[in-house]
Amino acid sequence: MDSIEDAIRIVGGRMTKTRKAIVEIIAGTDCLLSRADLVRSLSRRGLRPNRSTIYRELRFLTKHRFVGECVIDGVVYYEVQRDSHGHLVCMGCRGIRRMPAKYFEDAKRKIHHDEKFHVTDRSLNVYGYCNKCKETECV
Amino acid sequence: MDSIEDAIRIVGGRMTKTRKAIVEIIAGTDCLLSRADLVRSLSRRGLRPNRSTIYRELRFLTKHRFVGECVIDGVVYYEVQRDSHGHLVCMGCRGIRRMPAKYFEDAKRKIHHDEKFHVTDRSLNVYGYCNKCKETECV
DNA sequence: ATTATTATTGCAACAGCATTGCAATAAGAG
DNA sequence: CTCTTATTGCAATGCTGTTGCAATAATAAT
Repeated sequence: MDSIEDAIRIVGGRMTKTRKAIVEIIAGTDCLLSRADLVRSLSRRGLRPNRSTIYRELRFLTKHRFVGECVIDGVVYYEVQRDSHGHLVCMGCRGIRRMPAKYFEDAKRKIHHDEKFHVTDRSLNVYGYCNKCKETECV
Repeated sequence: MDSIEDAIRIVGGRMTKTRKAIVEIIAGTDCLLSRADLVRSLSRRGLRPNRSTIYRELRFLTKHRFVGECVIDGVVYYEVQRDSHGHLVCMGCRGIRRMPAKYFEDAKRKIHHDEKFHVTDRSLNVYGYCNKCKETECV
């Protein structure tokens, strides 16, 4: 977390209260955060920055690759890029889990061979039902 | 195509000139069609319906599952659901190809086993570079 | 510590896209 | 041909994200 602050200063950014809080919030969770989630978290800390500030801030952080963004069902989520991973999106409870990219290695190889297409790990999101929802939903 | 018209009548829909054309256009191509693509095609046929008509029409067709929709990079595309398939999205030329779902059978099985998550074929879109773009882009 | 520089903020205005209510129109049943 | 109502166009509205500008605040320079 400290290194992120250093990195931000290196690119000429200043550590404002809002930015510090946003970085802490995003880096401090394993979940994906939507803009709404973030605003809620900030609010809980007593911070209620202007809408444009939020947008500008998130653009700043993604532009410099301090956080990654990921669009699922039209909603933009933010997270720190730790490793190469995708997401499991449950169509029942709408929950989102991280998923190691390893599951797709074979598929990537086959697609590369058969389709002459080189798959990257970008937006590796798959939909389905988690164990809990599988019982209730008619799959 | 005739069966779609029948099916539309069964749910109480009427075959207007615009609806007929939209169904023909979407069913008559193998490509994914964005709303803009559709409007262009309609225009070429001399049809220039109001914006709200387009939106209502596409909502009608998707609601009744006559066409499927698929969001890629924020753009909504429409297509007839023929078989279970995903899409290969080239980050170089932005081209989109259909891809059989079979490539993911093993991954789905493994995820089901390891993560207790039942993956469906919904939005099975993967990003990468097609053969042509792989040469020019630095992957 | 004080001052100077400039990144950041809030505000208000704006733009683009999608939706809605309503009256007019037209498809299809009888 | 008439009647019912699905569909349409229009104008107004809402929602989301962006931009210009003056005020503010973080940091560097003194």
